[in-house]
Amino acid sequence: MSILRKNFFERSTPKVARELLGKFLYFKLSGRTAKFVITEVEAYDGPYDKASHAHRGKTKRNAPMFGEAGVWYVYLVYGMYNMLNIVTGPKDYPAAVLICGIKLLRSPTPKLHFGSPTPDLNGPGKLTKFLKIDRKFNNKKAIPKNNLWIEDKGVKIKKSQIKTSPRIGVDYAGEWKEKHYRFYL
DNA sequence: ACGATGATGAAC
DNA sequence: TTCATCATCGTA
Repeated sequence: MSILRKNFFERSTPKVARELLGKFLYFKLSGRTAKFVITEVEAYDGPYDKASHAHRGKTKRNAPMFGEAGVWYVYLVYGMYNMLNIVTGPKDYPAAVLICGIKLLRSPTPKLHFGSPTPDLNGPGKLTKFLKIDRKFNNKKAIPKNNLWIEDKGVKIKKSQIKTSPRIGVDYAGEWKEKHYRFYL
């Protein structure tokens, strides 16, 4: 058993983000389970990160970021895209990792038509639209019971496979926009 | 380069 | 109660 739990997520956010690459996202739909590999993530780390929702303090929306690690934080941007994040760091330290890219490895049902056999879902808005992940998952633990969780299958990712860059769409974040908090394979 | 589309948070 | 803004994406 290799389900990633609180102890994995309750650490330095950039470290967790980097280590999430090559881990597996599972999504259960009507009894069947789809498996994806995580290919792109972004770290949003702490109260001083100007790109983070937590920068202006705790609000109703960002409250999950201040809670226990290993819990989903899902919110709507631009009126149409749900963003899927996993909460990181200690309780009361607001941080999360945005899941930006995944690749489908196994389809949940033959019936459920995913278009391409192994679609590359590159973009945080695309993957949630594809999976129909919305705020029903907000503030829910990442465990099988909730139909959305992450596993470590022991696949080793070499450092040379990991690229970094500034985060996307946060040009307003001053000096924080330069930080290499985006990690991708 | 821009519009779609609606929740959010700050100001009034 | 109003208003600008927004961790995006598809079309042009």
